[in-house]
Amino acid sequence: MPELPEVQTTVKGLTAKVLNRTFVDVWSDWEKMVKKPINFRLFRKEITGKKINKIWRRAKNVIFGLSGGYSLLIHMKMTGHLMVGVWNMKGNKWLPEKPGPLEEKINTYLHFMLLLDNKKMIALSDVRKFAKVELWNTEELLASKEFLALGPEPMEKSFTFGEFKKALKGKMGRVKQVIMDPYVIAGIGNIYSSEALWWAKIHPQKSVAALTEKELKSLYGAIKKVLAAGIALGGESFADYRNVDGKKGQFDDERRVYQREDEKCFRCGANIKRVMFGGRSAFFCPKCQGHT
DNA sequence: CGAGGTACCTGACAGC
DNA sequence: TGCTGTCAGGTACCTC
Repeated sequence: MPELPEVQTTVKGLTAKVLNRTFVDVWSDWEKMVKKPINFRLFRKEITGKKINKIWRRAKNVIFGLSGGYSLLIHMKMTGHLMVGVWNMKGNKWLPEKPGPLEEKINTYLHFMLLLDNKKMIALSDVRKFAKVELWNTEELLASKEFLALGPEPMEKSFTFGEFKKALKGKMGRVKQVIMDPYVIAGIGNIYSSEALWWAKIHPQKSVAALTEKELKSLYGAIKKVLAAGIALGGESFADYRNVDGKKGQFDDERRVYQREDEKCFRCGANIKRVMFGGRSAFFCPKCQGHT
């Protein structure tokens, strides 16, 4: 799934392309991805005619601020990606705005489309159909329990070292799991957590409570560093993620550990290892990332 | 309460 | 070939 840099790249692309447009219709062949309001028919009725005033991100959610005090929230989960294209109503296909070769089989997995008033569309492609779409009253969204409970945004200026320590304070668990929890810090997933821990030279299974002040400082810097690199490079596309033009992000070559099992550590030459815990894989260098 | 497992889906790939 | 098992960028919900 897209993590913070991929979602940020998506928001940037959407802002450039669809700000101030109005929704004229919506299509889906997997209507249950719309969780709010209670059914797709009602969603269709309510979204039609709403204008896009703002597009922003909170944690890994893409949020469209709409006219009439509404907000459209889309979470792309593991394999979703949003793209802007032109209408092709014969078969509900995504077509890029500018014709050209795209290696994708995007349309096989196109399950949701928002049609705009300029003959363009926002298309959601999602192999695993985990993505969710919700239309909220904006005030209710901002006041909702799950929204308020989200952790701080690591790329905000307000996310100081002090705020970072505050977020981790009292947490038990292993450091990788803790920093991936969206209710501790927003936006960090399986790739960027492994990458940040490599830069900080911290073992992913080390207890977060056992981190020294020096390690905390390193980790704080490393999180900002890898997320900034991800944003600068338009995200990573090791698997399904694509930007709004259907193209790949460029972070893949920056990976130091993620999906590099048995390859050499770029720092010390040891073989990168993979361990499973918390239901996820962690990649790390057993030699230079200390101990658990 | 926190930790851990499972559910939601489909596809790619390894091994037999 | 075709089966089975594992894994894949996330998170919500359940049980212990």
